[in-house]
Amino acid sequence: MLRSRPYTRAADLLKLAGLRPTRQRRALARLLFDDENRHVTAEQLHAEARHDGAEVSLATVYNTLHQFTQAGLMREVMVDPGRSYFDTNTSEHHHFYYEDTGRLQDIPEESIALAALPKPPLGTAISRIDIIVRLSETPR
Amino acid sequence: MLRSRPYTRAADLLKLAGLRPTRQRRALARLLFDDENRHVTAEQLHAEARHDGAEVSLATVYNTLHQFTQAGLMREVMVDPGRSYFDTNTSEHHHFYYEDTGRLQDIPEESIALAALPKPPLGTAISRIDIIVRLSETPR
DNA sequence: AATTTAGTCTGGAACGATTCTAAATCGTTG
DNA sequence: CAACGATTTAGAATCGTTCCAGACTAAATT
Repeated sequence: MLRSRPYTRAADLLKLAGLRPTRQRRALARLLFDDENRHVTAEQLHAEARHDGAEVSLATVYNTLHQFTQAGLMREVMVDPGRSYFDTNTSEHHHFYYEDTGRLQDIPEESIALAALPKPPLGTAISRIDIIVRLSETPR
Repeated sequence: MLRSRPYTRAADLLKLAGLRPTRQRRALARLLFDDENRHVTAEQLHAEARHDGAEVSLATVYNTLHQFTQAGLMREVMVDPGRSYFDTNTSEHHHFYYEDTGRLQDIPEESIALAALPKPPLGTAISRIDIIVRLSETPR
C-alpha cells in the first residue's frame, strides 16, 4: 500500500503520444515525468531504471528517449560534445551548465532574456534558440 | 610566382602561441588564419589539408586544433552531439546553425543581445555564454 | 656540418557514446 | 486465444575522438 503515486501523468503521456504502453516505456516515463522536470543522459536514465529493478536495455532507453523527443514530450540539449542530454521541460527556457560536474539546470525564466532576436537569413526560419550559460566553480 | 600570400598571419600566430612552426602546423594555420574567420570540424580541415597536398594525419589535426584552442587562437562550439566545431573568431559573438547542412555562421554583433544576464548560482562564475540560433530551411 | 635532445607526428589500436540488426517477445485486435 | 505487427534485446557495428609507442624533425649544442 505504499504505491503513493499510482499511474499518473506517465501513462497519460504515453497514450497522448500514441506510443504503446509497454513495460519499459511505462517504467521510463514514470521516472521522467512523474515528478518535477529532469535533465538526463541515456546512461544515467538506464542506470536509474536498472537500479529500480526495471529491466530495460540501453538500446531501448535510447529508442525511448528519441521517441519521447519526437513526440514533443522532451527535448535534446547540446552542451557537451559526445554526450546528449534530454530535458523534460519543453517550454521555452535556457540552461546553466556546470562544467565540472556536467550538471544541467534550468535558468529561471525572468532572469534571462534576449534584447533582440536576429533576423534569420533568407530562406530560413528560426527553429529554436538555445542559450547555455557555462559555469565554473569559483575557487575560494 | 603565384604565391599571392606568403607567410603572413599564420606564422606569426604560431610564434605568438609558442608552438614550433612545423610543416603540419604551418599548413593548418595557413588554412585557418590566412583569410577570414572559419568554422571547421576536424574531419573537414583534414580533408581540406589533404586536398591541398599537405600530408597531415587526422590525429595531428585534432592535436593542433586543441593546441590552437588552448593557446586562445580558436574556440570550440558545441551545436551537434558527436561533432566538434572549431571557430577562429575568438571575440564575443554567437552563432546561426543551419540544421540541415550543419553549417555554422557568426551572428552579426548588433543583431543579438542579452537583456539581462542571469546571476550565477553561489560558488560559481560564468565562464562563457553561448547562444545558438538554430535554422531550418523554409519550404517554399 | 654532425650530434644531441626534446618536441612533434604518425598509424593503428582503443575508447565511449550511439545506432543498427535480426531474432525473440509482447500488446492489441479480432 | 490466435495472429499480426510493434517493440525489445544482445551483441555487433559505427562514429568521432583519444591514446600510444615508435619514427621523425626542428632547434640547440658541439
